[in-house]
Amino acid sequence: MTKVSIATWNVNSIRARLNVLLKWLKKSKPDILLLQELKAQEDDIPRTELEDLNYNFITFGQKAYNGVAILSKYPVSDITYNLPNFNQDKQSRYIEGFINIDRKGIRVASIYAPNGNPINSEKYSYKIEWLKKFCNHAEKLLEFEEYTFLGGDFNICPKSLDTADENLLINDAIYTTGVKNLYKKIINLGYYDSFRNINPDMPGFTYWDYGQSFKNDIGVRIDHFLLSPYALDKIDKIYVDKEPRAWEKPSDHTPLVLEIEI
DNA sequence: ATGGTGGCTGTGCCA
Repeated sequence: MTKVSIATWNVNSIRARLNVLLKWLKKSKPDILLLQELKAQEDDIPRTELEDLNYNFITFGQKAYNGVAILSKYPVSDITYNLPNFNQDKQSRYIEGFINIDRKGIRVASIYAPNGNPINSEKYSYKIEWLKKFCNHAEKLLEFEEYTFLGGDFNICPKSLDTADENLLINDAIYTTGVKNLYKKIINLGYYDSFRNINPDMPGFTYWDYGQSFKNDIGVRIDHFLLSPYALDKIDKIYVDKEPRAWEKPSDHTPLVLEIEI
């Protein structure tokens, strides 16, 4: 049996967050970290600083916006950039790889779903289209019967427990019926919302807007780890690490951390 | 709480 820690974190710019990211990595030492919102093209991504901590760093950058990556102490193979059924997507929002751990392995994906605001816009219809394609791909992945960890910023607040006040989310694209139904659809394929599965009553916020929101704990749970049934069986612990949200120059998101034994 | 913040960009867009 091998203990493995896997985290997901929307860093809101890998360059602006480099020091915070390095500090958290040195303290928490996750084996795998799924990153979102790099906000940098490939040439502008700081690599050596992270590789010097003995991580493999698989990146899918984009100028100014989006961008996702996988940091892994273990070798990564079978890497996919973009959803395979949406490989013409111009926005870098999905990267998937197989992490080789001893003679076993797990499949992970780092996901940055579109925000989709305002509703009744092209950005909202793109979000719906993107989530539908993600749903179709997630269904395909289940056929492999692997340990699958789909982690990232889904930009979906699934239920009222996942927000400080659902009235703040009226007309927000993270909380529309259509978006929440797509989340349910993914769950109904056979995935588990691992945080909610293990903590049925804890809000588990992962995002607080800049300003006074963190101080007042006006947050939302929009970063998730969706797990295949095999993967769910392997969980030791899952928790939100709120510490780096309180540091200087923080991201507006904070890491969601999984500890497994395979 | 539809911007009071923050990041990247290029004189605005996105979250």
